[in-house]
Amino acid sequence: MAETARTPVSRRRPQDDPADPGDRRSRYGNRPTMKDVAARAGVGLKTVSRVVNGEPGVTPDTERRVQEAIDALGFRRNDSARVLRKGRTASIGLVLEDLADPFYGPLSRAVEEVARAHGALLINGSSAEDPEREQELVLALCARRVDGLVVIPAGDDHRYLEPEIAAGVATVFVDRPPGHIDADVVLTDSFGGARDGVAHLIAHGHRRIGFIGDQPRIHTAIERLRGYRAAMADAGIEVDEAWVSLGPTHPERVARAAEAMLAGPDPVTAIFTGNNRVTVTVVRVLAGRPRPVALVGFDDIELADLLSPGVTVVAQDAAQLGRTAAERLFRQLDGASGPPERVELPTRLITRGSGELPPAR
Amino acid sequence: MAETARTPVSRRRPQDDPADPGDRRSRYGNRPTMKDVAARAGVGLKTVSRVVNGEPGVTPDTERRVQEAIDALGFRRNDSARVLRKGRTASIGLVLEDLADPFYGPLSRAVEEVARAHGALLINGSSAEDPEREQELVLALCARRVDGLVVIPAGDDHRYLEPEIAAGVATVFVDRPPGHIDADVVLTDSFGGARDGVAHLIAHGHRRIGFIGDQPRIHTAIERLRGYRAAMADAGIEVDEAWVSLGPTHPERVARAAEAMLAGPDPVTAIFTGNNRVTVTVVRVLAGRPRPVALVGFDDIELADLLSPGVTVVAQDAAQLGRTAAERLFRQLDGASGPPERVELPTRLITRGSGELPPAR
DNA sequence: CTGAAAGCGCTTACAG
DNA sequence: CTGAAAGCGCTTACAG
Repeated sequence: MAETARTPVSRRRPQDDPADPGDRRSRYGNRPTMKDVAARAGVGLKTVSRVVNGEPGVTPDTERRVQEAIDALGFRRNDSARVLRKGRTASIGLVLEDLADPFYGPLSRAVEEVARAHGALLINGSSAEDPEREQELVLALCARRVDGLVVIPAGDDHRYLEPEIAAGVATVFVDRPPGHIDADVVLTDSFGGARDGVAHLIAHGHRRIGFIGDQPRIHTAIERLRGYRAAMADAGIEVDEAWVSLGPTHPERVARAAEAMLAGPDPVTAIFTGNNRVTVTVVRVLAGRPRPVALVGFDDIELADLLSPGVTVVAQDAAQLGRTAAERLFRQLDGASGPPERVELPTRLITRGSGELPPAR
Repeated sequence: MAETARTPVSRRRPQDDPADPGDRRSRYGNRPTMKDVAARAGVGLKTVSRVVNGEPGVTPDTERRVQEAIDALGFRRNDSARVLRKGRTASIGLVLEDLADPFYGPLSRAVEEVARAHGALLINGSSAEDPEREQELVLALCARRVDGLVVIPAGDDHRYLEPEIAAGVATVFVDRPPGHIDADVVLTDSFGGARDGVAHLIAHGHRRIGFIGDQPRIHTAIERLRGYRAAMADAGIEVDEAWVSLGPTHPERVARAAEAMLAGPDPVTAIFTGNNRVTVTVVRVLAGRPRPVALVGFDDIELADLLSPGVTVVAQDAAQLGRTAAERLFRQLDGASGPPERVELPTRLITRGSGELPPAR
């Protein structure tokens, strides 16, 4: 990569070193190696290694000489080589759906903080909700020999991970369970959260309640729909299937679904939305309507309290989800044994007004 | 890491292979290597390498035998070893302020997409606005020998990067320029954006306009303040220093600053906020006040259009920022030469109501 | 306290 | 078309 050194910064490799063997042409833009440091300091390779890694058993004088050579050459240990010998890469992979989705920001950050506390770096990637891309990304991370994986699955068959897990790659799934394999998983109680949210609407007098959720192949979408149906059943309300809509969460589809439920002679008087993206779109749809429609959304959204009415939500703690998963991962790496566990985090109903609107007449 | 293989998944390494030399005890949970594949297929190491990498010059029959051995052993190439030999790691580092900040989500995703198009993985980390942590993270990435770095700097002195850049690590700074070194940088036109936003408030009759921004050691905070002063000067308005407040962007500090400007006999009639976090807090403060106060914020925020009034903003394109930076990075890696460049992306004023309020009497 | 040799799992450069 | 040898930059295991 020497050809990219387009800066005026001068090369650190001194030309005037008589100890310079002169036969090094590494690919790393001529970076000095431990061998170079050893030659310049007049010591063995292992002594340099000791100094670089702060191992004991080096006289202060020798250490000083080595340190001087390190500084003079601008040496920085190649962790990529170190990793090959040591076996652990001190890095973990995080595969999620979309780095740009605000739901995953706090989750990523939480995973990062735990990784940092364990001295590991985070390699991050988006599956874009594409099972093939998920697999491609996960296997690329395995090829890099990450110590562990935190995966928010897009696909529903993770048997491709079996050899990797057997080979020792610690793995924790988050937000959705893996398919066809047994592994640690950290979830939000989607069923319970949705049931509570819908029950809240029923308690405020609603009976014709719509549900708009994500695609049916996504676990959380199904679970939240189950929660919706359970709450309706508990109240003895028969669900008209015209009130239920699952599908992609892009604004056009969601807006169409909402409009459909609100049209006709017998429109819904309330809507339960299955995630943050759906909620945002439905809020927009409802803002353009004269008659108030009650709304409870799964996931909290920024500024929800400042809208009129404020948006009542079933909040999940994305950061806690990430933290819990990452901590389980490092517990696996620290040698914890036992069967895979399933952790379910509770949700929290936050009432702000939209969920407490009475049914329109 | 064999101790973490707690799943019922069976080991892929067959025990019945007579070609098995039996003396391999790798640290990678006994992962098969090319050597193992070669032994099983009865071919040389180089032939395995050819098949794995899709190189030409292998008879279909040999290829088939090798492929069978690969499948039987569950071999996956160790890219970590490959990297050591090849020189390029096909990974880039992205150091930003906070993965959880919604501003950085689209930026990260855009960098990731460009990296993906170039076959590279993304290693991601938050500096938490701490210069030491930024340096620690950047140098850890250099030790891993990432091919390049995209850095949103927290610190103001990046001379520590000189040896790395000289050694060939491609580097692009984003959102804020580096300190004391010359390198590619992609910025938003903070000065122009702020000037336009403040001029918009002046055009709507305001003269007593507050400015609440980030800490003064942050480049964008200073630039936006400069834009504010320029707009005021252009209109012949003398700035009362009580209208200006720079500091940390946590809600308490920002709310206090806003309250102070709005108190007293001669309060400001409009506020210009320096970034998304400041805007969110000021919207909250203003929502609790009887008299309308005009507001223009730097950075767009979700649902801004649904508040009453809608929040007028000076929007920057975070995704475009990330894309531009990553593309420059890969152009460097592809051997582009020339002096470092500074790219400045324009902002866009989006009027939604809050910025068009007249001064309160 | 110090260092030479072997090896991590690949690719490179070369010879058959 | 195929493969043995050397080497990437470190650490490990061992001997002085």
